[in-house]
Amino acid sequence: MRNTTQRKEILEFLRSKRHHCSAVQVYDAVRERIPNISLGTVYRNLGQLLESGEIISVEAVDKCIYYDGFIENHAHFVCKECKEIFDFPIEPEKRKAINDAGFCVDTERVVYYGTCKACQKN
Amino acid sequence: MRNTTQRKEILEFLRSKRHHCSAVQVYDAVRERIPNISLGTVYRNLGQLLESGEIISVEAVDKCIYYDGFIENHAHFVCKECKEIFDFPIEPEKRKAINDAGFCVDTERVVYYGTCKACQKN
DNA sequence: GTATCTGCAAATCATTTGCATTCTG
DNA sequence: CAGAATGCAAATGATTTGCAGATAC
Repeated sequence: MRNTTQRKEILEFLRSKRHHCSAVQVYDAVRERIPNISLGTVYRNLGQLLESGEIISVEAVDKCIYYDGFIENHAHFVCKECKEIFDFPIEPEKRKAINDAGFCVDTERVVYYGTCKACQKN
Repeated sequence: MRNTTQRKEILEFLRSKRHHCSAVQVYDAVRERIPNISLGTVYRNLGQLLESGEIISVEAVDKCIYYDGFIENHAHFVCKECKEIFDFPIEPEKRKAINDAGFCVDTERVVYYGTCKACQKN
């Protein structure tokens, strides 16, 4: 995997950003520094970064995938109203039961859906 | 929500099936009993059944959504090799921390990715 | 130098939607 | 009957891909 300008910018952006971003949001942000980067390149790099574990993804909240440069194992809470994604810790011991059953877990994703504090007021 | 033949067949199929199915798999199965059902109708009904909570979904395992008629709260384990989806129990107490933080959780999805027993042998 | 990556544009594919018609309550 | 659901076909929109030129190592 080559260390291209495009990949560096994409990774740096995702790591600097507190919130989870769609591919297009990444594209728009990175385009400010590499004006002629293409969306195809963004997708290809997101795919490689996912595979190498440098980023993670939150899948199909609305219709698209959200990418996250914060890769500590954590759960996501998605507000049904505003779609905002909040982070929460998860207990890694949960994997144990599955490993004991003979499966080999290498990643887990936990997503809670509900209503965040702000939206409960409306 | 009207109780149409199409909706009954779709729900019955998902409840009878042990495995999680894509919209097209549901379509193919239901088409054996309602030959001229359309894929649009399948999608519309899956959306309504999801909303009413009669089915649940496992999102974006490859590219599409999988639907599940078994709606007891459970975790999914997805094999990275064969993509098969296995069910596991989850502990509802996990929601407590999030509820304590002022969020209102009404659904949770837990997805583990890894390698199943069969694929570990290859 | 060469394999990998890029930009571009076209293709793919799951899902959604508009509309005229049919069916459920 | 009236509102909701259907079938069909076309539209949408996120993601992928083929290709020729550019770049990292």
